[in-house]
Amino acid sequence: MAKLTPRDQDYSKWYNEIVVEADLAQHSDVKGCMVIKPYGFAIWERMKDVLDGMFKETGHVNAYFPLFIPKSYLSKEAAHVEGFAKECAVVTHYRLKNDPDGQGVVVDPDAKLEEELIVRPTSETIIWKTYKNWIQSYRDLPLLVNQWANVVRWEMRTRLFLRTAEFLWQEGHTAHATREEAIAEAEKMLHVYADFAEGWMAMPVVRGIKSESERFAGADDTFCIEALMQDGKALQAGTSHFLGQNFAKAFDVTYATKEGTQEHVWATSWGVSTRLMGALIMTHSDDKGLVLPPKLAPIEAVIVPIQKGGEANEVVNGACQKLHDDLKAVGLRVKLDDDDTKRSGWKFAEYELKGVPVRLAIGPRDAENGTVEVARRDTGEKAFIPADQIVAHVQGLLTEMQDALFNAAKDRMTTSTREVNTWEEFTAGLEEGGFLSAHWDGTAETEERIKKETKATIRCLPLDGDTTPGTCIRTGNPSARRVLFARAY
RNA sequence: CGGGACAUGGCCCAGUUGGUAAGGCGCCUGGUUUGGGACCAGGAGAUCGCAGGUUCGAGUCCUGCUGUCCCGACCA
Repeated sequence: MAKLTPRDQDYSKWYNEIVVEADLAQHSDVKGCMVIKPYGFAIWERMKDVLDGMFKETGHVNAYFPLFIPKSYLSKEAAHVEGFAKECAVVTHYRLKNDPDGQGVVVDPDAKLEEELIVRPTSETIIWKTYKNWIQSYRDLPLLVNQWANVVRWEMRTRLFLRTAEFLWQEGHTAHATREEAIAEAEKMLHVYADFAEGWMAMPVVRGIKSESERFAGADDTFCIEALMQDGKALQAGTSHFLGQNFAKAFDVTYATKEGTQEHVWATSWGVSTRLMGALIMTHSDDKGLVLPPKLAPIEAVIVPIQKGGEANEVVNGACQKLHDDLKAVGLRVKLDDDDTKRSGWKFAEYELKGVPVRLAIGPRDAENGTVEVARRDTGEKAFIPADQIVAHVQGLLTEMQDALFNAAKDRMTTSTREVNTWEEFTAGLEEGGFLSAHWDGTAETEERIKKETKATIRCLPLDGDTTPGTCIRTGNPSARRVLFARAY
């Protein structure tokens, strides 16, 4: 197993290598698409399970809508069309036939669809078309539905997890009687995402609102959580959209009020995707491999027996098995790796690469002394702990590591977030990376100009940001408040 | 979609003026080993990305295509 390229040498290369070497995912034979391998999928499943629970706690239910969307649906909402018309996979035929001139199959030209089907890039249109029939009365509201699905966006340049042509995500689609209620919903889900990112992924985020040009196509407002990766680049980790009445009007979804009038409903949609896997990797991992926050690690602790041959083997195996059973009994996700075809040194390196938070080793010496060697992944520290204290020790260690990872990432984000007041400070700050809090005159022209000149984009207008007026760093025009700039993934 | 590089067993890669593919990792068998990615011996595994062309002969030269990576454009 080759060593990973160090982060300070080539961060991008390090990322690509870690995804493959830690057995998270690989490129598939289909351009831009990935195979998520069992270990990577186990992490995604944990994220999914936790998020699904959070959605249900906030009153949402799951449903499933079709993969295919009739082409005409995508023409209904003007801004949505503009944003999504391109880069979609289109189904034009429904049958293959044997190639009359050779081997294999060809598309049967007689099987052309009357109306092409689009592989969903997002499901607003088909869901709102369906909601028209579900919503008649104020009694049907609010409608709080989520779906776990795959979507396809024909991206030109892809990277495993960060941007793939097909990806897994969840998309919540809600309908409300009032504007205020819909906005409250969009904000609520933003905070659910932020709580998940910080509490489970140990990844601090900035909560904010997108500028108009970065807004979702078809939304009146896009709320977002923005995270900062180790290389100083920002990553949009989740979005929650207030859709106004745009889709209700496009698909003619109205409800009867208590007073008997007909009103268009108000909408939100919100989503996070397998991109969170990329965020997780780039927030904590190091040159030895993945570092996982304990709460999301498929394996919280791994036990490695150290065999020296002879009769001691059985004693060691017995001690390891007991340790495994004790940890499992308190609900820990623990693995005993008693594969005797791999050496212990190989296993140590392997589990470090895979980011298992705690490694426990027992050899003949430990079996004799009644101790366990405990190594933590984040700091690499090792200690010998009496076997009768090990369960409590491991539980405490996992909690401590979860907090330590968050605090380290939080410190990094805090020190990498700086106020700049001049164009010189701004351009210099960009070279160092991180978030730059700066004044902007509020126009899309200036935003575009800054993006062209520096590749920096407005990540968001932070919800708790500085709202004292000032002057724009680029034009010197009046600015209502500071916004957060960064170069982003 | 533009500019560049690359494509050789599962993976990394050598291959000279064109002459029938070498090595490492991994895999299989046996043995010795085992407290930080073991060693020795033997073995299996390749229509050289695809399709044409030049040639007595193509991994090698030419054309087209496909894919991957890097730099742009794009990224809701």
